[in-house]
Amino acid sequence: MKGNHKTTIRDVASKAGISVTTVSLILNGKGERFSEETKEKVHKAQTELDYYPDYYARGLVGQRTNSIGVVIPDIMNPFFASLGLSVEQAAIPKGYFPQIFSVNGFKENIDYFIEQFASGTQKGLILAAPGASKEIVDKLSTHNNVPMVLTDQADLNINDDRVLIDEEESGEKIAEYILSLGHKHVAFVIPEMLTMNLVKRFTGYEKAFEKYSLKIEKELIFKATFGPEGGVEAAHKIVQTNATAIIAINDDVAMGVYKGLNLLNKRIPEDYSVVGFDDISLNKYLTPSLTTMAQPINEIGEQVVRLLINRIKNPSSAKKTIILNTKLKIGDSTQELI
Amino acid sequence: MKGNHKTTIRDVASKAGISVTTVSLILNGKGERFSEETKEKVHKAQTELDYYPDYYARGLVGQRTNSIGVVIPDIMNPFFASLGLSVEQAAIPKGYFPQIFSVNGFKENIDYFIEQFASGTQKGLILAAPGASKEIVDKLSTHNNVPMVLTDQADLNINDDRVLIDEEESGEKIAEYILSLGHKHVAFVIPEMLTMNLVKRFTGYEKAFEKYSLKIEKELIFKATFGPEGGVEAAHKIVQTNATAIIAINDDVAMGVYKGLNLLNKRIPEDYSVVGFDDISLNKYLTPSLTTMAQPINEIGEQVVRLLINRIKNPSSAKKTIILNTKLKIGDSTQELI
DNA sequence: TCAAATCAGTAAACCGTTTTACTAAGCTTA
DNA sequence: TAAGCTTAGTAAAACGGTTTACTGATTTGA
Repeated sequence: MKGNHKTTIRDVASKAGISVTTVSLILNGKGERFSEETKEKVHKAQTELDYYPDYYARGLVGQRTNSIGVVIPDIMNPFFASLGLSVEQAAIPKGYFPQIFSVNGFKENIDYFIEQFASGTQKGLILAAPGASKEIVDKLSTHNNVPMVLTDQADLNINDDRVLIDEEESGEKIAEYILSLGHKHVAFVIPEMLTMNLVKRFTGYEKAFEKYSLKIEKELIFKATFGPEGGVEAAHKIVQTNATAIIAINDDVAMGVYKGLNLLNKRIPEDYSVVGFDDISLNKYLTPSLTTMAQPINEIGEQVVRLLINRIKNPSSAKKTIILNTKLKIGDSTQELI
Repeated sequence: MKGNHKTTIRDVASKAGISVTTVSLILNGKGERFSEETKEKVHKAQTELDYYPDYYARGLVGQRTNSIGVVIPDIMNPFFASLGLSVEQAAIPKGYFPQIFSVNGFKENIDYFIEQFASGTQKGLILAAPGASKEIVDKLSTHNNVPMVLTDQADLNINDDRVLIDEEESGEKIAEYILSLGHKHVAFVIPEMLTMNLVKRFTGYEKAFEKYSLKIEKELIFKATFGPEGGVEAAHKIVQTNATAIIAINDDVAMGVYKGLNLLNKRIPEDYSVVGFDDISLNKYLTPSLTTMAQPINEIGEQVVRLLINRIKNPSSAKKTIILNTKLKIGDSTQELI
């Protein structure tokens, strides 16, 4: 590139002594019909000039970028970071490049995403941000027709492609496990605001209690901020109750519970049995290892991508909901009540 | 949007009974000169048609998108996730939107990034991926003139804007702290391949040992994969040596060391003093709290963004290197050798 | 009072690709 | 040998904005 002039396809064409059309065709692998000699000339000119087609020009005319957006609520939450990674692993081999948008509580972010998506940047959208989703979904589905797949939410009204886990059953199973160990006074650490999927999960917890002819004790429900700091806080309150087990809404929170109990010189599982949800990879590095309900995160990534690509290629096909199985993973953080 | 026709600026213009130029100017906030009435008409037409300017068209002509790329090596590493967040927090208020690209060991990713950046998608680039950087930097700086800021690397040959910490001094200080506690046999957990910044850090370690007239013992250097799994592995080997302290290359690895020692029923700090590097936020939730060298992550984010914006606005200004201070953070994972 | 300046608005060029529809030359084939 | 088909390549029209340079009407100023 000489001076300030950006290298364009025209430069390549003139350097190769050939028309712009031909260059474009060859560079896009649609030039079977051209002679080997011509192709050679084009490729040579391209490398010599180090030419890269302009992203915007190409997007403008071709209407086909290969980037898909992944909206997650918080990049610091290992579950979502890991979901982002699993989407990446599923999408790249199929020729799509995920772009991760972390909302992180930024109002500006949501506006920006909407603008991006509405203005056609992404070929498709994966929404894993339960909070922000409604706004985005409303805005986008009414006007633009961006292909979308939802995950980690359970609002049944939404008629869209979705990859979910059975929240209720999962909640039930893990609570049941705790109860099967003989615990009767179980503390819960849940966020201030329950998103739809969490409401279901909670219903599951309740069902388990019913099975054991028990009731969840209102005064053992602790609302705390999502994330480990909430767990620490909650632990301080829990030790003042008669609880013997703690169900944290996710592993991230459970990690905070660990810390809180440690600070207060309580032992896990001797003093308190603790369970989480998600099975984030960090789990492996906790001591004692955490009993949790494992989400099939890689499979979620795969299915989400599969659904999205299908929707992109086949816009009018029927919407699908895929429910994946969770799995109880028993660690050393739980023990029978003595 | 009726039928399949995408709503364009021309639709808005004709609906408002006004020229395209006027609409564009007004929508871009450059329409002071127009009457309130006209502005009103434009905005009304815009909302009624739910018009969003096409991202590509705009990018093509304006050459000014407001998105900046942030390349990190691994989204699952809390330090980099957190760096991404801090960049976001610094950039958004200034009207820039960071897009995080996690390399995650994907060769395809690097190619894709280069293509993206070379084709002008991003207005600027923040490179925090020591490994991938060289390739990207080489490719981009020779040909395209993408404004770039580097961080988390210390290759002095690169003539670019950089935000660094003094790796050598930081390494020296933390090693010195360990030695000041009386430890003489210190194990190191470092990655297989040392990037430039880590080489410097290691030099710092050595300097501290020299001060104490000691030498780093070769057989106490353990090479392991980056990330917690490496820490676990290393711990298993370390317990078979006479080491009494462990210096992990970062907190992520230190977390693995914790787990490994726990598995082997070793106590921290009674049996082993352990230190890390970075001060990731997860640290707060480890027990015992980790002694580490804190990187000023928020400040790094701020400075990186400041430098980048300056470079974008002022392309020919002199390149700057900013060195930020780290801080020794003493936790409960270290104690005097008895 | 008339030239100059301001005002409100617009036509048209341009950004760098892709793609459609065309052409001219050479080759079949009957 | 002429009509038709390939072959190898191209000209020009999009795509949907932004921006420059212009215009005609009104106001100002001396």
